[in-house]
Amino acid sequence: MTRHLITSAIPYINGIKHLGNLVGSQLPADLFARYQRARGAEVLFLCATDEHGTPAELAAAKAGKPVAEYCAEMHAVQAEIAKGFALSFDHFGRSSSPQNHRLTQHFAGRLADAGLIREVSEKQMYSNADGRFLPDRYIEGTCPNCGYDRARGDQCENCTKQLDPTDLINPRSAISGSTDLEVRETKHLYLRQSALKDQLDAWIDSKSDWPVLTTSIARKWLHDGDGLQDRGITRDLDWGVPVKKGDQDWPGMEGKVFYVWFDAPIEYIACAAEWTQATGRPDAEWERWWRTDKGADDVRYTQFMGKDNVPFHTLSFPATILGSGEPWKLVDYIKSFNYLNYDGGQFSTSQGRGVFMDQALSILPADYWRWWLLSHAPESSDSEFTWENFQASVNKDLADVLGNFVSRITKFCRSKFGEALPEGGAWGEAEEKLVADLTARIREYEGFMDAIEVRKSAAALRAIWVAGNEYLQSVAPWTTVKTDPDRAAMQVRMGLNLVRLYAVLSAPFIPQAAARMLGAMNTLDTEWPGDVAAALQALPAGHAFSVPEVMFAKITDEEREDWQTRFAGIRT
RNA sequence: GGCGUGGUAGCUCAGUUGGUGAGAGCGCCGGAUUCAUAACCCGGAGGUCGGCGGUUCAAAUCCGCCCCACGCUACCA
Repeated sequence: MTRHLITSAIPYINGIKHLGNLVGSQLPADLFARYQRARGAEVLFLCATDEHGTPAELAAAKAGKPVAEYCAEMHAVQAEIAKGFALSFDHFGRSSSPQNHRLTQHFAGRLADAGLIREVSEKQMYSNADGRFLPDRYIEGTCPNCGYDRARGDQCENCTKQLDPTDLINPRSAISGSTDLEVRETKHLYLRQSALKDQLDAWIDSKSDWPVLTTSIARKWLHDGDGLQDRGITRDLDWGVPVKKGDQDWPGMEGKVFYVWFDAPIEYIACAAEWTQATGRPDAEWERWWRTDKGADDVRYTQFMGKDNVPFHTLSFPATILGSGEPWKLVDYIKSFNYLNYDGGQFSTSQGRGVFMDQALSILPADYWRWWLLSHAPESSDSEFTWENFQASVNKDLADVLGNFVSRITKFCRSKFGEALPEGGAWGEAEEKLVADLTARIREYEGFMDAIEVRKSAAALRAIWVAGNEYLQSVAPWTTVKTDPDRAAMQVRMGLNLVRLYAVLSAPFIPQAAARMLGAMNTLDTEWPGDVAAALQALPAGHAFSVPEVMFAKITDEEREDWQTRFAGIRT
């Protein structure tokens, strides 16, 4: 049996994520995880919150809370929202977990032993008023190039010139506004990625089946300019994993923590350890997913992320793994996504622009969002969310094509035969043709799902729904019933079995609706249709069912206009 | 500036290594139907495949140049 390790890029802790974040990582990862489980594979699907770094500290300060407390609360909030979207994580961990502390320190120790860490002494801006070092972007001042007075220390947003914080005229802290800044000398650890460049390059070259978006970004970083650069993996912060060499102190690194991008991917591993602890399993259970010397050899590991995360997953994290010299599982496939835009602009967490996950759930069931987002996933290029498109797609696909199919067949059966599958009749040409047609379409759907072609999978699934409507239309049981009730009974049985089949096939996309369909069909049989003819006879004559409430209420023009207005501005 | 990704019907997008008259869904128009959430089903109109030039018997598909959009450019994550 295939074993699938699946991770979604871990969302940052400082607030609720928007739909663009969701569609780029957690949602497609969930689609794949649910599909693989449905196919009978053993799946471990992990996600977590990414909790370290300056933005978390600042968000906590703004909320007037200790950072640990803030993160714990936000983790609970994000976990609840994930549940609302029916994201089926086996564990939703935290990068601040003790497991991640230990593993991060362990990896750093191994890398140091391998000679892949070097110490660099550098100058950084220190704010006396804030009592902290400031990352470049948290220093503001006047651009020496264009005179823009809110240029950031890394780049001027007005003229796009790249800057060094010391270039700024009248620099000030973006946090407090204080101008009491000074340049201080500080020591940091750098991961010698450059030493692993050839190894990484060859590894990327071997991944000819990866999305171009993934490999092109990786190659750019490998080959651009002077090639892959070493990367600082420590920071002068309080909140994070204390710098240690394994369980030993690291002289000269007192009071420093690892850089969030060093410890965040390691959380993928630590999260598995959190999972075993949380579920009372022995350590060997997570090691058989992550250690190739302990059973992970036959694991297929797939990562999901937005394109901004690709460099860290294709280069930095693999450098950590390879550099450790230990038999950790490397990723087998990286599925990356472009951005989802919102009504002509970008979704923006910092600017509060767009629809956020909690807001989305407050106006419509998760399945509406899941279906639209997945069927419009930004795979080949950035895509755009508009309320008109959302309304039209959801109404047509979910309400008209799928929901109405369930409605018409269940109601017709109830009115002519009662609430149980009617007896009589035998399959004829139309049914054989339907089976052949569906078999081809289901095999196509499986192919797309296996390849993680999200939009194509959605289109294939939709075509399967349409086939049911075509069948009903062509055999017309409402006509047959007048002259040949046995034949009509057989046609209705077919229609009701289609409802169960659709529930099974659609569950990865719309799990809540699928559960309702199975409930209405009064069955727990979710077996994947290897043999379509058999699957369409799973519910026998005499099997009781019920007519479900409207599966998908349509989005009205009034609602759409209301939401359009309500979400046009900036979230406060 | 450099790099990357896109620019195919009104909209959202498919189009492996160049090869039968350029496709799908939505929208629109028409027809059929009445079981159903004014739903479903059938048919139709609609495109000089961003522009120019080149290679070729043959290019949306390869090459060059240009235009446009978006992204990245390495200590925000």
